[in-house]
Amino acid sequence: MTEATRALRSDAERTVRQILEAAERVLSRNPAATMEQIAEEAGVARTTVHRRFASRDALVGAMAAWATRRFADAVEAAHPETAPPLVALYQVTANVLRVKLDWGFAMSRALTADPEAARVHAEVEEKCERVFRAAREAGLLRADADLGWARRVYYALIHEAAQSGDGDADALATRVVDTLLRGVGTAQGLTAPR
Amino acid sequence: MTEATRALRSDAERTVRQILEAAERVLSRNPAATMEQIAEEAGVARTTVHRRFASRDALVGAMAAWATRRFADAVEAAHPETAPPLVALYQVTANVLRVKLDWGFAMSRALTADPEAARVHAEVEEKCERVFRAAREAGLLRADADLGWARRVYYALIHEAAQSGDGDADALATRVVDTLLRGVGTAQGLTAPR
DNA sequence: TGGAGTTGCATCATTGATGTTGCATGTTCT
DNA sequence: AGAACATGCAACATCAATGATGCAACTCCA
Repeated sequence: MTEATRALRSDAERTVRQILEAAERVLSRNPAATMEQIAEEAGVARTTVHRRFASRDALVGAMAAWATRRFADAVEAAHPETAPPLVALYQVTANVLRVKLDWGFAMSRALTADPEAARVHAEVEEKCERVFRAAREAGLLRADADLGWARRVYYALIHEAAQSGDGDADALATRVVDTLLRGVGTAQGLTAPR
Repeated sequence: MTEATRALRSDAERTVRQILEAAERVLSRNPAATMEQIAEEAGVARTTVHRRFASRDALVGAMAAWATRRFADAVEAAHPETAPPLVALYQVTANVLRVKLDWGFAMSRALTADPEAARVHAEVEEKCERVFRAAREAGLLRADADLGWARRVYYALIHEAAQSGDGDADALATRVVDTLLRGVGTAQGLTAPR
């Protein structure tokens, strides 16, 4: 590769990045936004977007792939396999929130029919599953907890925290984990544990 | 009104109902579904849908209006103003779930720029707010609970329960309220209450 | 300076969804 | 049977988004 092509490719990649980020901003507000609006937000012509991404699907696919990679990295950086369950839970939450705050739309579309993305997601899901199992065995979750439901609730709480958007990732993670484990009640006046 | 027109109007309303229900089924699976697909599901021609609803927006608006009415009725039937907070919470949850299981898409679109729907929703939101305040004063929620966050979590749990779809509305409501108040953890190994 | 590569702009073709209309065919009640 | 209305069908018009292309202008580096 010549110096020239390297520099040019760098320019091109910068443009691609700008488009991806613009698309995230626009589509997170309006998932049905047009290519024109995305191009405008990115500060480029619509034709440029089409030169970089063969189709709308290709663009969304690239966004999903990018977000999936950052997502997987965020989970891995928390060392969910080796850290104690509570620590892992907190760190994963904070790291994932950091990604989700910036790539919410892309992550919501990351479950499309892309083989690689599906593989990565399955892998992460597996890790999440293990953390929850470990948490239950460590007595962090109730012994009779439905892990499927717990995971759904966990995802939903992360989603809500990312939407509310007030506070940094660490504060939000604290709130998410606290709510997940303790709820918002005092546990008075309730039926005895099942 | 003549007998004839009454009978005909009854037929027409039956068709309208079929279209609304078909639209809910189709759009809940694919929000971008075409009028053609909706008509097919309803067992009518596409032109018939257009005769009944001037535009796609009008159709979605009618779905939202219908769901909003059922939603408001469901909340009211739980007597949230007079029942004890925990009872109110449970009854409202179960009743709303019953509606949401059938009209999930329509309810998700019920916050559009329709003046009447907006008014009804604001009213319900107000009631929800009051129930949560009463719950906190009754010691059901923690004294330092963030009511805004609690309400978001509550909505999210209802949504998840409706999506998971296993079990009847009562079982799901039990799960939702239990999770909302106690979370899924044992409260061991956590930091002391703030 | 010259070449390689990229972008913006204008333009066009295609496509799929939406919405409309006329007409023949039922259906229901009187 | 006849009136009133609804429906299916076919055809049409419209429209917006998508995607493609040719060309001039620009940037960057050798």
